[in-house]
Amino acid sequence: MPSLQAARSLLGVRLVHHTAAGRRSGRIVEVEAYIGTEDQASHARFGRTNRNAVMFGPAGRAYVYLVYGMYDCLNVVTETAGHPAALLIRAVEPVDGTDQMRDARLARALRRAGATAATAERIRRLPVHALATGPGLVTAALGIDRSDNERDLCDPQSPLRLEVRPANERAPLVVATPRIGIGYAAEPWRSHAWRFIDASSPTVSGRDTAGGC
DNA sequence: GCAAAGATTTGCT
DNA sequence: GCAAATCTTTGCC
Repeated sequence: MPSLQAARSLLGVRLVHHTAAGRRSGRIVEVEAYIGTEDQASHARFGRTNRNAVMFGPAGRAYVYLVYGMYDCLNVVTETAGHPAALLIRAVEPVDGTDQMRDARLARALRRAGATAATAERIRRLPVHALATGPGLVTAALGIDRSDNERDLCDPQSPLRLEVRPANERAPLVVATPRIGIGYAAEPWRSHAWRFIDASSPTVSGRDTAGGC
C-alpha cells in the first residue's frame, strides 16, 4: 500500500504493548510519513545505513530510533522491500493501561537530570488524553525502546503490535498538514503535507493543526 | 578519529 | 519564547 494511503489508514488503529506490567494500548491519532531516499527529511536520505536498515525491509515492522540523545521514536515501516519508507507515530489517545502509562511517564521524567518536583506533579495531573502527545512521549508512556526495533507489528502474537479499529468506533476526521521538526530539509520536502491527524481527537501534538486540506 | 547536528521535551527568563 | 539536556549517527579530515 502506498505510504500516504497507509498513513491515513493508520489513524484510529490501536497500538498495543503487552509487558509483564500488563496491557497498554492507545488509539493512533497523529502520524507522519517519510518516503524514499529522495525525501530530504527522512533518515533514508543518505541511503541504507546500520540505523535505518529496517526501513529498507518489508512493511509492518517497527523502526525505533533515538532522537536528540534522549527520546525513542516509533515508526511503522511501509512500502515493499528495497523502498525505504516509514510512518512516525506522533501521538496516541490512551485506551488500556492508563495508570501504567502515567507511572512510566513519571519514571522516565524523574530519570532526567534537572528533573523537578513540579514536573512530577504536572504529570500526575495530566488528563488521560494528554499522556502520549508527542513521539517521545508515546514510547515513554507505552514502554517502547530500541530493543523493540524490527518487531513485526502485524503479528497477533507480538508483544508490540497493531490491532484494527473497532467497527463500532467513530471514524477519524483526517486532516493533512506539513511535518513537524524538519526545518533542516530542503523544499519541496519541508512543505509536503505528510502529517496526518485525527482532528476530532483532543490528543494531538504540535501547535499548528490548521492549514491542512 | 573528531566535530556537528538532530523526525524532542522540559525548565527558566 | 529560548536554551539546555544528552548521545548516536553521519560526514569529513
